[in-house]
Amino acid sequence: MKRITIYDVAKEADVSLATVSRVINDSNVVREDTRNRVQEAIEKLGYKPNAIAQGLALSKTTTISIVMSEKLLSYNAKILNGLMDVAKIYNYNIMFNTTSKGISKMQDVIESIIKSRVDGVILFNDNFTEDEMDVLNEYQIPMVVVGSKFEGKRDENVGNVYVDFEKLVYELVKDAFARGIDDIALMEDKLNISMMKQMKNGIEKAFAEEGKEFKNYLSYDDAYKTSYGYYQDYLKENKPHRLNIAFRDSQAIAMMNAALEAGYKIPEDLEIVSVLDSKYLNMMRPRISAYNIPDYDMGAIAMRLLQKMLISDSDNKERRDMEIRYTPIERDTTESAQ
Amino acid sequence: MKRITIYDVAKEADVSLATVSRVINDSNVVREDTRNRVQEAIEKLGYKPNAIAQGLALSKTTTISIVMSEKLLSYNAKILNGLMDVAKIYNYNIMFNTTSKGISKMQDVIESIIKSRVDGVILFNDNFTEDEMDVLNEYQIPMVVVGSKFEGKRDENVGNVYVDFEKLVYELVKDAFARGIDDIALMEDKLNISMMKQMKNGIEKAFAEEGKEFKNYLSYDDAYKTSYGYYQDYLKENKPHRLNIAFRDSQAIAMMNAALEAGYKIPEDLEIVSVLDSKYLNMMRPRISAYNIPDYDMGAIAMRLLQKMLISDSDNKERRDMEIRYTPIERDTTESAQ
DNA sequence: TTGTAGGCGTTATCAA
DNA sequence: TTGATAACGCCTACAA
Repeated sequence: MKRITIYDVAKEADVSLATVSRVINDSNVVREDTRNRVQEAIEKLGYKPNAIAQGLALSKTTTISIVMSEKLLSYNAKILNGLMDVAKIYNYNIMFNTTSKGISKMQDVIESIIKSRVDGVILFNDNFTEDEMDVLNEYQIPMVVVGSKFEGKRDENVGNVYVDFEKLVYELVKDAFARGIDDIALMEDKLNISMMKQMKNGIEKAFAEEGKEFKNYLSYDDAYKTSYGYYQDYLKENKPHRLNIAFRDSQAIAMMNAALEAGYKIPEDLEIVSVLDSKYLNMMRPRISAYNIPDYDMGAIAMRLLQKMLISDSDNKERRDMEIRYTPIERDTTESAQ
Repeated sequence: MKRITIYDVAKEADVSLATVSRVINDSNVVREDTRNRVQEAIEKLGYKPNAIAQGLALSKTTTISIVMSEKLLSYNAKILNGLMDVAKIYNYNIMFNTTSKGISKMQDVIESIIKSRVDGVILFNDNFTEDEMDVLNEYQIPMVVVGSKFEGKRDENVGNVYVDFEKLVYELVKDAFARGIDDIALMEDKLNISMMKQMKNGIEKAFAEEGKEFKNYLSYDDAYKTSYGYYQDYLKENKPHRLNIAFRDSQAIAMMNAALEAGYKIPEDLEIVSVLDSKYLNMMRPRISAYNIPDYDMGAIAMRLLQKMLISDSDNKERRDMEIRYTPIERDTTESAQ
């Protein structure tokens, strides 16, 4: 089946290809009747412009690349939804690049991004090092980092849409202090390195302000296949801390199950809060407290920001950093207002 | 910053662009020393071939499109992982197209797929109608439908990698019969229409073989925002059925919570099984039985199949249908061997 | 309002 | 082994 081109349409409508191109691109210098004639030809032949050729001619692909870690896919589904919906509005195509330990390092992803000449990039945090960022920066390709605060160096063509996890945890801990609780633990999450670091900073800052030192970072090695197994063992040798902070739902659930099975009462003996919320936390019994973070919006905002960066001819440097607010969701595993 | 092209490299290395093209494409008719010279020039200038131009010249983009429903994103994460990993191996770029009710109907997605001239398509089932399939077929673009059995008409350039949900449920029900149980209910899932239909068929077939009729399809309207709310209300007027089948984890969990809270015992009063497994089912107490379905493999196999279809010059028609096996996972919500 | 022709960055076919 | 040169399909001055 021969792919039909702009030439075929031109011949069919008995005009030049320039005219066809004009009607495709809504140039309004085309006379009504010839426009109609061309439209008919297009319909009749079922012609669809070749985006590749357009891309070449315009040096502009109208596609943006989204890169994120494979492991985090299911957690970032809502952000992705926000990104995709807005991308749809602006008619962007989406190239999807995942990074995973063995198979595709960030290096390969960058290579592929450059080669495909995407117009912009959405980068999930926790996916790259500063070096890699530098490489991307060299190519002057607009990007926005989404998820958490990006703290590396950056020039003007990188934006950031983020939740301030440091502040979130800082406030949570301060609040606990106010309630007379300072036996606080933070469980490690190996999938979200930079978030983890920020949260740790938040706690440490809160502790430091009280002249105390934060020591209960629950870090475990890979011998433990699950945080459940780890925390089960942990409880054999230790009593649980009063307030336990986890980043993701499954870790919070793991802690809860282990503690419950070890005979502890929640929230009387220990409180648990997951930073990230998920519908499953609400399905647990007791229901696990968390934070409401508008994931979908975060994605939508990120894509919108990128779009602005793409159209603005790099003159007006508006806000390229947008903080997303969070709100506590009190459920059954915490005792009072967070 | 001027994008550097093959011309720049040619000038730098003092050869013609044809030669540069040859070393890029590993054509082995290039003399060793000129090859080196070109390589150096490439390194020095940081040249990266423009995939768009290549695509135009070759009428081949080396990119495949993955289309799936936004809502199902988090559920399909593992399949996606399988797809992406294998795509990485073959150096395919991935265009990601999501469908969602209001914003992007399948129609738009098809439009975009055609325009971007992708080499192939991976289609998640439950995303399209037969008509839409026809449109895609017209363009002769190789695709594989992944997830469940595709039952529409199809020509030779569409493959199918699937789980036979009809058989799965058929066997499950037969097994229940063998255990003397025939009070069986199936809960509707509005996100997975075609899967639902297949499962219903499976049950009905099993019932028919016993000369019975299946009546307990738990279908609820949109007035209920959650299946939990629905089942809570359901239990106010009805006793639970003996064996309850749900498709996804959250529905199974919802049933369990509602039943437990209504004072029923599991699995003594009612059994629950979720067809799709998830880590959360194992975190529930009691742990909910399900089926192990090798999602990652299914994705990997699908992408591999598509790759085969892409390289085979449509002469050797190997197997284009591959059934993925499932295995029951007995946990605490069912009483005996399924 | 329409058509002509050059250019976008590669690959591939011929010659040399 | 290398170099011209014509595609690939479209866009856009510039002319007509």
